[in-house]
Amino acid sequence: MQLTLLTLAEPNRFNIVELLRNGPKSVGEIVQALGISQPHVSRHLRILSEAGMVRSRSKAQLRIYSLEAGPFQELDEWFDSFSILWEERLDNFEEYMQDYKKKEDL
Amino acid sequence: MQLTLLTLAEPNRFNIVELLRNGPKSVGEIVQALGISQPHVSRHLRILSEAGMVRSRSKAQLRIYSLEAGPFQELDEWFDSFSILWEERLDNFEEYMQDYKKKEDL
DNA sequence: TATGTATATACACGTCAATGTATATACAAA
DNA sequence: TTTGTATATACATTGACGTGTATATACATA
Repeated sequence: MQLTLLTLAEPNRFNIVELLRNGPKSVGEIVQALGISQPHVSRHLRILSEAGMVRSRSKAQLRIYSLEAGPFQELDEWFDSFSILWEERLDNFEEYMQDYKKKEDL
Repeated sequence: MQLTLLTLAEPNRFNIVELLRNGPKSVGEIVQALGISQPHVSRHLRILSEAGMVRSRSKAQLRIYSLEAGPFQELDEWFDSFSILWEERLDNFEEYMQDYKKKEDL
């Protein structure tokens, strides 16, 4: 989870992920879409791959990259666990203050 | 979104966020829970605050920090948009290859 | 086999951000 | 008003990471 966040925090990798959400792409297509150098795209793809977020398949000289579900699903569930924040507009501040006063009374 | 990811990618801040999910905490309580120095906790809290992920309220010398929903909701929705990956176990590789062949035929 | 195309790796460099440490501020209580 | 407690800020240092660039590898085709 930590690794997924770290990997996504880099803007170019974030853009690659958003691009691949629309379907698989070859390295060359990604280079064109992002406008950064091919070696950098390959390097970012390697990092994404090591984080388990993409996989690649070979077709002749082409490498077709696509997203892997696991890390995305994991983070989706993690963020779901915060949904109480907006569903109940709750931060428990009042509750905290009451606990605090109780401790003071002891 | 970019900023939220960058902010969460730092392990100590990630831990602070997980801690605050259980409810508001004072700086001192966070220091105790994480076992890192107080200046560092304050600095990480400042970064979280500038990212709009936490707010603080004063009670005497205490600063009580709690989570803010916005950034979490935003990222939750972003990750939801990838749910097609695991709900359909789909990466569209076959589709890509067929498109590729069509282009070759031209 | 020679040439072109697609992709990956290696390496040196610069930058930014986390850390350690000292100190400042704010408030309370004696 | 002095002392203690809680928190914030300042600053120097170090290490990790993204970048630029050169080069290697893999494959196809002529």
